Amino acid sequence: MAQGTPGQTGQSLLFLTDEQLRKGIEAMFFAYRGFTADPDRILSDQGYGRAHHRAIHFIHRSPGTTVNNLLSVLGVTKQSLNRVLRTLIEDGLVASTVGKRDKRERHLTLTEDGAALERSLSDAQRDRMRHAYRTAGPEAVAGFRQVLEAMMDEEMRFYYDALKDRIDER
Amino acid sequence: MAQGTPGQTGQSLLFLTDEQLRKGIEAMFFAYRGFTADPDRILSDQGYGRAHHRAIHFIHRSPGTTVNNLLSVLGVTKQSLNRVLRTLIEDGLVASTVGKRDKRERHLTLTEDGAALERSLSDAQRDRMRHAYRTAGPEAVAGFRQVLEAMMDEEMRFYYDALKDRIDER
DNA sequence: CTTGGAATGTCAACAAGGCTGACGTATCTT
DNA sequence: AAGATACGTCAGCCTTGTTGACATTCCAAG
Repeated sequence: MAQGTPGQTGQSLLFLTDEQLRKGIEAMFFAYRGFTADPDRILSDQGYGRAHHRAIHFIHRSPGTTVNNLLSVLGVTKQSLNRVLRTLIEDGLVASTVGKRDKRERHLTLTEDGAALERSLSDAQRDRMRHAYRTAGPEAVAGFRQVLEAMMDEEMRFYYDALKDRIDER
Repeated sequence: MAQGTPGQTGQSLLFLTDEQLRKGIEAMFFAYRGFTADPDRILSDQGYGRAHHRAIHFIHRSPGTTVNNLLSVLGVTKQSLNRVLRTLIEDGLVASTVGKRDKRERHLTLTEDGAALERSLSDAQRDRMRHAYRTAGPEAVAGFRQVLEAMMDEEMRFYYDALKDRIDER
């Protein structure tokens, strides 16, 4: 496994075999499946899907966010998002309020019920993440985050870094 | 960042805040998007989708695998897989040969053309993975893999560990 | 003030790719 | 001969992505 010129310390593993890379690729594939499995199960019981989960997650993260903001973060078309949003609003999980400053905008927040669903979803997902973190150990966690961050598109790292895009003056 | 009772070395970071976990969750979300972006682009030009990519990947990994094997690895129904497989066979990217020992089975392999497409897809994906690995460094890579492996379902780790399920006696 | 363009959000229709259910056929296995 | 297994296919449904068309609102130039 250890090979290549032993000179450069940090560089010695720049020798990445296709096999190592393939293993990383498959790790992503299988892990992502596990990652989404629990929320998927919870949601399918209620007639929702992964798209609803994503919307709920990011509305929870940034209460009062606008549809356009959400669009950028999720990377889908507004029509696609709208369908999901409409059912969430109809079902009373999300509240949409017309912007005070700019009446074209809609500000999105979770209702009580929406927050409750969000909690059950993120509890499940956090449990799995916590389990993985504890199994792998703290140093592994740091590496995990570093690699994932390096794997994102630049554009997405922007949203990833921006913890909140809350808008306080409606 | 360093906190908790300093006694237990490996245990000191068992204190995982919801914020840390949420950050990990979003890292998975955004990174997976980047991870699939390049192949998606290549494929959409040719009228294929992510489902085709997955089939091609695992046929390449395990040449001669059977339909049933593929079904288990991919975790979809045979009707769903069949739709994808049919177009790949019609387009001459995948070859399906009747099993020698068991004539009910079909053994799947990539044709020349299929292998060429596979190469262009995995080149793109490996480039991104390589970039992430190099940016993050060798220690981060080990951690990355450890966390992902701990995040999989048991059942999936079985397929992940099984490098090949090649069947040599057709 | 008005008017035209830009931003925002909604409605309609279509496609990909999941799913279930039902069946047919060939081929083991007992 | 009978039942189980592997594979393919038809039909129909759902979620979630897409494009196109359109209504509303805002803002800035005339």
